Amino acid sequence: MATIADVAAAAGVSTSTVSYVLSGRRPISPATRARVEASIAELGYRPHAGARALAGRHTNVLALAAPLRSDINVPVIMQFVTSVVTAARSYDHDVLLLTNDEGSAGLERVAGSAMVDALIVMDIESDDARIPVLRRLRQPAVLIGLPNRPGGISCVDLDFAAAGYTAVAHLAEHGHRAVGLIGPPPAVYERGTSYATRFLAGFVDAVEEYGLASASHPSEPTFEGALACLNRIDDELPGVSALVVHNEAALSPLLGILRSSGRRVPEDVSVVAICPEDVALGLPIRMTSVDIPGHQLGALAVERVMSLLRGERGAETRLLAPSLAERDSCADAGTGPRAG
Amino acid sequence: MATIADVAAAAGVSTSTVSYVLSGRRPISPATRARVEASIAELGYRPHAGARALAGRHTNVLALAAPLRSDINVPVIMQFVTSVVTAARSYDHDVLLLTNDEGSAGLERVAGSAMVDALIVMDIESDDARIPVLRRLRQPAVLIGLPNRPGGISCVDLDFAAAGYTAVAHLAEHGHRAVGLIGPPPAVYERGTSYATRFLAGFVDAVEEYGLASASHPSEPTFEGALACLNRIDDELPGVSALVVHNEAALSPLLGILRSSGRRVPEDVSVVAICPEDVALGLPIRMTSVDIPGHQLGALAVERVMSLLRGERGAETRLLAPSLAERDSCADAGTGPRAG
DNA sequence: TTGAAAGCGCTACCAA
DNA sequence: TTGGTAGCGCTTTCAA
Repeated sequence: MATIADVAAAAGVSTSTVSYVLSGRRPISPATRARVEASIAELGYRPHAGARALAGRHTNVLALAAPLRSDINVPVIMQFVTSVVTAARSYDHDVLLLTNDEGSAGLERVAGSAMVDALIVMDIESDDARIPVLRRLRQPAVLIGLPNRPGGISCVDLDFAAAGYTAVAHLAEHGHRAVGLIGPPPAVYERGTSYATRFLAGFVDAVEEYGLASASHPSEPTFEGALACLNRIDDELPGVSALVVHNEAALSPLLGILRSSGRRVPEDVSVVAICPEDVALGLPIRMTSVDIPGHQLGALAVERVMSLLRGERGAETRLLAPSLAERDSCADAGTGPRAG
Repeated sequence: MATIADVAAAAGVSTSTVSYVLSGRRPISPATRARVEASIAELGYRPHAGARALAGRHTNVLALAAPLRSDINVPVIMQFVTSVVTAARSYDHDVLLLTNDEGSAGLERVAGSAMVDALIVMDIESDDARIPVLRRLRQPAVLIGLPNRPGGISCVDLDFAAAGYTAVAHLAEHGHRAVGLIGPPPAVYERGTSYATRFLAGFVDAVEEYGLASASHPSEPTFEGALACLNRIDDELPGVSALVVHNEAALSPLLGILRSSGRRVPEDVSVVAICPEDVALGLPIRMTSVDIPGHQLGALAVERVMSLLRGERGAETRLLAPSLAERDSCADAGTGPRAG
């Protein structure tokens, strides 16, 4: 492999000149620049990343800690990962992928060994054990999620409380008085995953504010899980006319269950989904939904990281307002036969 | 951050001794080792990755080029990514995630700048443009997939041709004489994605060998796509009694469509799915399926990489034999009413 | 069994 | 506008 010295020799300049044409950190005469660039191209020179990291004290690599359980929320996670990688590339950075299974150890490892310049951490729990370790690191971190006590670490997320509220409000304004929530899997709640609790809180707020009846249960991300969850809601809330589904994987099963039990959507049951837009559009019914803007959030997290890397401070946490798209899965209460 | 010199000083030894206790590349007396390890722990020392890469000529990082389109095959891709990261960690390696959108450029970049020791590339096309560039790299590469001409590069994949054959054979042996194939999205075929073509080839082989009638069409990964695809198959193949579905995202919609049009599975239509096991088990019907062993393939790819890194050569391509799990979505032809 | 020291390929400071 | 060069923190010879 060609080194900077080779390039310098070929161009008849010093290595520092080559370094400066590459970094643009000092003015270079057009003539010199041209010769250097020609040599670079000719030799197919690429700076050695390790040498750069050693001398320059940064790697142009970001760590992304993602929940790589293949069972849960797969499309949303994929969106985050995709958008983080894409956004990072647009800032000339690469992404080192960590699984959350490694927990704090992984973060400490890649930060401590200077493999990365900054970290983005997903799937934040309300009282996440990684936050204290993140604060101790030399590198800045951004959370996709919102813990109870961010402790000065930047957060980026959908405002899930507002999302829960919005979904219920929409239903209430359509005359529904009894609303069921099909939530994320039990494991998500048990881990204390922040978005689940926040969504539920917003849901409950709105239910109280509008004086509705409600029932909510977690659901395993399977057909049987969705069925069990729906049954429990039906038991507890006999007149239920609307469902909020905060569980992508339960969506398709749920629609199947409703149809085969003869409950039409939206005539007999209105359904609001909380999911990425493409999921909402890929179902048998175009779902009225509150979008989980995975792409936007990933990009936002990267932007925040970049500004921290530039040494800028600024608003610590940014919660995106939810937006509800009205489509075909909601109708006014009393539209169906059961309305009498 | 503590450096190796700090550790050496604290332990009263030379830096080379510290380096050797870390690498285990030469014998160290128990006493010295103990002192060094104590200093390491005390100082919280972590070797600087860049310095290591520069001096040691390897990074302990693998590149993984994955198709990060969020629209397609999401669960399988997730399985690959998850298992590659997990397996890599078990060999003390990290994973740098590349999107296939960057194409050859991304591979050349991370390899050329010595960011990675080896590359794993997914979503291989039959005549993949990245193969020639991979061959030129200093670092070894492993493909998850099978191009027409691997050119000496190691490949690891499910034997999709055998999978197609197996699915049809199973159906034929249950007496079905007219079999439809719901394939991957058109874009997958258009890109010349190798697994789609290979699967189709195996499907066709078996159809011919068993003297069956067949129809096959790609399907968009949506409800409407599945519906359109099924309609075309019904048109072309009026007596169709069995379906092979090589499209995860079409699976759930398809079952809904069949049910709501009054065709029972498996009594009226048998269905064989090609998908990961958890997908097959999360549907309303426990699907008879040919497993796509994403976890196994990812782990296998990493193992192959590691053996290449050790300088071993060996079998270049490894195709896993498909295994069909009989569950509840297939029955003998002539079971249903239409058998008359 | 251990130490000394020469690089590895850059960046950025100090000079010119 | 450019060059010289001292590190950056490690690994690995070469010696002892």
